[in-house]
Amino acid sequence: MRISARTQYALRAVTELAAAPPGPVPAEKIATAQSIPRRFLDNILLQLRRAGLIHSQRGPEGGYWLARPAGEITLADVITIVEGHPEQAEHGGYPGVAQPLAEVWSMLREHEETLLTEITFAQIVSSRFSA
Amino acid sequence: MRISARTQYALRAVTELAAAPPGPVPAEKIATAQSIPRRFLDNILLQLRRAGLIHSQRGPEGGYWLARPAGEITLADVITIVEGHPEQAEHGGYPGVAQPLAEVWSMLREHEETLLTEITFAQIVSSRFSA
DNA sequence: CTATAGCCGACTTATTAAGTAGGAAATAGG
DNA sequence: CCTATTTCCTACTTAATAAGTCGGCTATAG
Repeated sequence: MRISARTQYALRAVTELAAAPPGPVPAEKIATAQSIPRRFLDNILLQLRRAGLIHSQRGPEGGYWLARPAGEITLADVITIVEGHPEQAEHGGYPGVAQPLAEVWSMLREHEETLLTEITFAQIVSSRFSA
Repeated sequence: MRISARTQYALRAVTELAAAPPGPVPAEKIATAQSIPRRFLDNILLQLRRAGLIHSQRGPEGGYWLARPAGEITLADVITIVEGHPEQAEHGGYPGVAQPLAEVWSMLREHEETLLTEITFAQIVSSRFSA
């Protein structure tokens, strides 16, 4: 279960947006609240905006906010944006007797995906997600 | 679900040993069967042997074999050897509202570990493992 | 005594992750 | 208009890890 710093930052940033009252939240505030390197965060927020997950407003009183209600954004949404899922990570086609191993990865991947697509940021901020 | 090449090679190598008839299997044979770079494989097998998972014999007619029956060696056994689990990957202590995220990683890690400690190489070679 | 095969540490290279730099372009308020 | 704020954007540098290589030594069966 490897999660890159970038991904964790992205999730934490979105959580901040989900927890904030309506209206734009400046990157600076998120960076401070979550101890994320400012410039790096810019970079990540930019990516999330381009993907249409969040909206933004420049200038004073500007900032970022969620494009959809927190209850309609899942952890998987964020993760797939920042990690990108272009190629189906070469886990298929093991030689000979090792072939069944591929099936195991498949099972793991599936469970992981299921869980991540079921948990929304509304649940995160209210600490309510099913076990 | 990131799995390093090293780890995959290790699992495939052990699978080969589990599937082979009793007696030493030379590294060369494993390398060929699984398309693993020979020198790299040496390296990995050495590590598995030092950990006591496999035994070895030098010289002609030498090779490697499992230290225990395939039914008593789990995928997790191999993985923990080649990846090492020294530090409990910093997933605790998220600031403020992001705290619940840690719980999610915990759930994922737990499920993953459970699955990997339940599947043995006997099951892999016979393609029988519970879903 | 020779061919086979494992043993071993150190070393090189490739890839990815993490974080930085330097500015340009909006926009709210005075 | 002018200024402070804040996002936007590309590219770059550096650090860490993974992947794989090298050279040579040691054991042992026949």
